[in-house]
Amino acid sequence: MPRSNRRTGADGDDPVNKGTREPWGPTKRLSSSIYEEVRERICLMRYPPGSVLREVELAGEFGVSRTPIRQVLQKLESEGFVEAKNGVGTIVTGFDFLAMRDIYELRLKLAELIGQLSPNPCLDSHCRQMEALLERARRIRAKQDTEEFWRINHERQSIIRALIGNVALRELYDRYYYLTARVWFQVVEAMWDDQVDALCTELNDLLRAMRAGDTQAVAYVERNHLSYYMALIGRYVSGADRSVSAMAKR
Amino acid sequence: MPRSNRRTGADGDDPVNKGTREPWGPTKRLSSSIYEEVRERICLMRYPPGSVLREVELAGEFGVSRTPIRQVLQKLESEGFVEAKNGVGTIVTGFDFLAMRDIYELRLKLAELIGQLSPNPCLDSHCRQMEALLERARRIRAKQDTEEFWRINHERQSIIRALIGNVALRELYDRYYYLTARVWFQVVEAMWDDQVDALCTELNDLLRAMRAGDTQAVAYVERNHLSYYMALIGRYVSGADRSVSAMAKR
DNA sequence: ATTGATATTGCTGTATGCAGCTTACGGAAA
DNA sequence: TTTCCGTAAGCTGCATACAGCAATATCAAT
Repeated sequence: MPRSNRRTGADGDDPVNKGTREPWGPTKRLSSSIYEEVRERICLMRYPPGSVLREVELAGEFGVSRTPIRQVLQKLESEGFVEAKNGVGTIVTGFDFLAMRDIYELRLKLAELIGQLSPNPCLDSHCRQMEALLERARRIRAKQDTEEFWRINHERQSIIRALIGNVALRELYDRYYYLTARVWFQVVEAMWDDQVDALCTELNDLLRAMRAGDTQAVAYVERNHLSYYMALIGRYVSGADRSVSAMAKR
Repeated sequence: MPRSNRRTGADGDDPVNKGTREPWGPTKRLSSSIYEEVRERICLMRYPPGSVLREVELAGEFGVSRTPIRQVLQKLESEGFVEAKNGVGTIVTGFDFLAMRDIYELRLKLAELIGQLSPNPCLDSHCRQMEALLERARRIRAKQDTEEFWRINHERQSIIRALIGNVALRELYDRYYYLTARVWFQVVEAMWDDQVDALCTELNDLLRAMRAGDTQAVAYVERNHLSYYMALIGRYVSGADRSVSAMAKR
């Protein structure tokens, strides 16, 4: 009975392979896909801060045992997304506002460094991608498609990442992007129109800088928009509680 | 028989609790101590690049099962110290010189940020610690006590860490310290006297800056010495192979 | 003697059982 | 009605058994 244990769970609605259906190679590290999926759920606030992630539950959903799930959760814990408590569960961290400000301040400086530490040149392909992105961004103003907003931002981040020559800096920039995504995401839902405008402006500025082939300019555009978001979040949060930790739903 | 399984292995020479013997609280996350121990062994080149870390071996040595060991190794892998290959083993990464240069360049910039992102004030206690450190550093010139050198540097790093107000920056600064420690450590063994002199100079400069209560000055001292080390490593490595990956022992 | 396929060994990746910890619920006493 | 305590349930942390993969050794064929 316990043989052929590979994916004995719910195969039909496996959320990892929905749509893409990658070949996965041989056994391409089972947990990495699950990791990205769970991280995205946290960033998109489908798992709001304070909610409990149960290992058996996730294991059943993804059709694997607890072991790869634990791997995922431990990685998420080391990156600061969740916190595992013995006997209780693995709890999605609520973002402390002060910690977020620290991260944003650091991100500002890191953004400046993009143009300083061996930046990669802006290629035409990048420009074309950015153009397509801008087009898509202009189209979502009417209908509040938060998922599409998220995807566009993902790709923007992906393009920027390609311009970062310093490997360490690239990794950092990505990591903090995901770490702060939640806070910013919450703001987006609160003020949709403004955020779409801001996104279009950002993409437009980026496009201009990239067409000029000036990676340093790209870096400063990023810096300035991060600064804008930081101020926005500061104003947004100061009205409500400083900490959104209590936003659990259980 | 399998009951009372808590630490049934080699209790006598448990390398984690040698010396310190912390109370450990209730069951304070078994793997964290093992993590630090293994990381230190990698940094001190007791596990040279290319050497294979076997899970059962480590499990036996620390008196636990493979599960916590795997936890440790996965964390080390995510930080770039090792690389797990299915069917082969977990291999200590050899430091790619280019990657190291990227990290050092980034560290230079991060060091500057120490003084800019809400630095903590230099307290008298810090100065006194630093004085003691300088005293110890002056005493090791005669006998080549590499371990003591390492401990002194650890504590220097610990003091600097306390001056970093930005939580995210503090974490980063620590992480990259350990990540680059190996390269630098190798240089130390090659040119002992010079390195002791450099360390004394660094501690002295730090002490002066701290006595002045100027955290920004501390930051710049750190930056400059990192720059010095970077140039040194560049010169040292350029003579030999650019990559020390092949330095395995199997 | 050399080369090719094959068996064997040892490792990591995964699944699962057990123990301890935490919390919640329910009943008894004040 | 309220408070307190004991018990039960559920979760994570750890141990262990199993399956798959990679490398090496072995043996046969040329």
